[in-house]
Amino acid sequence: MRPTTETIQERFRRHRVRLTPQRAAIYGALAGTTSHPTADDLYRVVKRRHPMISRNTVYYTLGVLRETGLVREVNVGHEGARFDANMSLHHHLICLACRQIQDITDDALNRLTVSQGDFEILGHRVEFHGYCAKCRRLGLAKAASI
Amino acid sequence: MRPTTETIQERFRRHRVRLTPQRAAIYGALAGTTSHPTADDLYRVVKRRHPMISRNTVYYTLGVLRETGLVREVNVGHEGARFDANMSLHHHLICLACRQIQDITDDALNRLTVSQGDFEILGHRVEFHGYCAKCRRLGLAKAASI
DNA sequence: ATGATATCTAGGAATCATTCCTAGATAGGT
DNA sequence: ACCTATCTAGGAATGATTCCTAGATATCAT
Repeated sequence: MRPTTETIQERFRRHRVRLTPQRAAIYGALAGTTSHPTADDLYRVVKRRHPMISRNTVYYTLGVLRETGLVREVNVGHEGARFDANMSLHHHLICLACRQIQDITDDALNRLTVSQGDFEILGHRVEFHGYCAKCRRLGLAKAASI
Repeated sequence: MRPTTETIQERFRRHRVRLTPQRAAIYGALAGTTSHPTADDLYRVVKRRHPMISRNTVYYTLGVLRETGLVREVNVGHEGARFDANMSLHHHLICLACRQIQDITDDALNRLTVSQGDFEILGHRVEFHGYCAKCRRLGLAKAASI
């Protein structure tokens, strides 16, 4: 088992991704939240410590991290891409009102399959949608769909 | 059971959507394919019989049809929206190489649930990804992810 | 440590899908 | 046939993302 104390340095080296202060900040910000931020959310967070960073660097870095398997993208309809540094197999629960995304860990969902002849299936995603507790309390349970 | 011979006129009337020649053409083109076209795909098809139609009309119409439950959007990553006039409960199989989307009808998938405390779940979507027979034959099974 | 170089960063311009705005046209109820 | 709310076409605007480029820098070989 991999030690849970793996540093960002070690993780980047393992994935053969060049480490820069900007990249550490971007990845660190993403890995430190479960809120599935957009590229622009991350840009605004990282900008606090790296005032000169450009959006381009954030987009480029997220692209590199995605290609090397350090992060993945999550969709909410066709809204801007949202990112997730949690690479373990899991699924999502999306609030139709506030667009919050919650993680779902559920073995039954992870094991889903279908038989589809000559289509080679490599993976799947399940997303549930509805209204979170907060939005229900606030009476927002009537907004758009996905 | 609803007769299978329902006309576009009847269907639009039932959903209280004003029927115009452009709308009939857009909806007809979408209902007549299982290829999950983009708005621009539909624009190009409809333009053959309605040379003056604007993209705006296609986008606006698809928005109206979506809001009234006559069509729905399907996502492939964050690529442009794709549309589906098949409103029956079903899921999708997406080719990572050619981006083809196949429908899956499977009761077990339709019945999926998770218990998530105070989140009110209203629906879910399952998408499988992999490589279709054609792309496997062509050796394209190595392209991007979703 | 040093240097070489492939890769990264910042910034601005460009792109692309989609939405906004508006004036003239039209579907559908009366 | 008429009225009017709604639709259409076209062009401008937007917003997320990508492209381009010159200067900076991480990493590797020495």
